[in-house]
Amino acid sequence: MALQIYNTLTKQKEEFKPVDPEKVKIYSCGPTVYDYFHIGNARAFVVPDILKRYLEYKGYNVFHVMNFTDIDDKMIKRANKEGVSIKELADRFIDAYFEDTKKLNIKEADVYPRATDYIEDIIKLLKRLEEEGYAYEVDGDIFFEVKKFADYGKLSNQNLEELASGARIEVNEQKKDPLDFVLWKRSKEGEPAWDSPWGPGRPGWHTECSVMSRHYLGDKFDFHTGGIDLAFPHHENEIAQSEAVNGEQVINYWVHNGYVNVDGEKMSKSLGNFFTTRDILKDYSPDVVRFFLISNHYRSPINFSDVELNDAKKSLRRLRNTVARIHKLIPDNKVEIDAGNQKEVEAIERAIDDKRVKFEEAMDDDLNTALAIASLHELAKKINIFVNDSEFEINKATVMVLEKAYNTFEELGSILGIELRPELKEEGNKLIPPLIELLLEIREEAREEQNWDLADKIRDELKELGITIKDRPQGTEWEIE
RNA sequence: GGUGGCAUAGCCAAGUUGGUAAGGCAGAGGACUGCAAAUCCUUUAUCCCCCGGUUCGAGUCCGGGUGCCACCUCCA
Repeated sequence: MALQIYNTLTKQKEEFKPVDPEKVKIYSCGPTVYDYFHIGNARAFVVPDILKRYLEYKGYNVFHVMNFTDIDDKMIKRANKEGVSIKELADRFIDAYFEDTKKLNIKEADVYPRATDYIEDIIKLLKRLEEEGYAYEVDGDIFFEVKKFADYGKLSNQNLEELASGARIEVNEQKKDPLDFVLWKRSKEGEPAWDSPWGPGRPGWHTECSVMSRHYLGDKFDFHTGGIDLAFPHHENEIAQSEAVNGEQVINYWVHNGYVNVDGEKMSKSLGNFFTTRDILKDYSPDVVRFFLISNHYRSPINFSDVELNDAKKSLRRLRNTVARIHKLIPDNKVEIDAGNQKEVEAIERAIDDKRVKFEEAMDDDLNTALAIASLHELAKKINIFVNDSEFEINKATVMVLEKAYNTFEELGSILGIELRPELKEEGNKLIPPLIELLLEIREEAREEQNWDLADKIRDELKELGITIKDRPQGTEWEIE
């Protein structure tokens, strides 16, 4: 099966056909590095990560570019406020970006170009646009003349009259048309500036993506990703710039993710209802946050709330429990016992194959991670029932099928970027485990003497310290957190 | 005003080309337990916002409503 992906440009799901089968090229709009990114931004980083992982699973080589916007109004404002240079500000939040995305298990892109490293190329692009009549200069500012680009509006499905009638943009007397957008801004007092044929200034927002994507990915490439709010005007303008000089379509598939909402409304900095990923990670583990982000379809809005985070946490825990259970059942040494009931083993083996197929079909259908996760839950249930059976025993056949299940969970989980295998916990302090064991021994003696007060006191107080006691038929287990 | 999207059980949510409602959370019942916790199993929508239509058959297509969200300004 081939991947079907929804293309904002055509407003329908399309079969993915790479420009170059040897290398799939993806460009993602990255962060403006003036602050920590919020959970809504995080979604825009996780979505291309899932796309990339799934393409790699299907055998493609992927080349992924993500930009850092390190010059714009917000950067200038923030740098001035903090009394640092733009460069210092950018460096700081780029470092933070890598720290946080690493926790979220987001694979690194192949390159992370910064806008300020491409000023010369941007100027070249603008000169060309000017030469070919798409851009005009007014007093040191350069504007793109939207009317000159016939296809303007094709991504967001707007025509110029309708855009103009609903426009809330402030009327700039210098523009020929209110819809024209700025390509180059003349510098004002105290603002960073680069020399250009039109005098000192800085690039407009949309130019960098046209220039940097072309630099790394060429005239024609596969995917461009970003949040749906970027479709207009950012991506629309990017298309106008790129195609005006290129003459034909540059990007085949536009992939836009939905928002993260708060109380049903879009999370945004201006509304002030945002939560930085960094803060959320203080309360929830990164894999839970990631699992939350992929537990709905990527184009649907998702609501950010403690209830939903906790649902995600429990849902993930359920999968992990089963995988850990399988892990414990598989013996370290080779099993010599011959198989007993072959029939049930075969049924499980079939179920593993079926659920993998279901998982792939879900991912093929526009990266339906919600459905893919459901197939993992279904498999987990089958395995639980299988090993719960009183007839279940460890033998060659059952070990083989458990290993297959274990590897399947590991592999499919890694497509989602979720580690399902039990962690090989490295305890901070080597003294802690033996101390807990000691307490448990004392508790066990108390229980034998039916001294429930003491036994429960140990259990309850360990619980207060974050250590959970589980009395299993095989003995007592414990777990930190 | 234009454009895009959404409306499915208490909550979150998937529903491929129409064929008789995935999965998770919570709840209920059960297994396990000294009691718990944790875990596992079972169970939970005569019905998919409303009205009309096409069809042997519609959550799924068509027409008309209602409600919500988003974009058209920086925004992932």
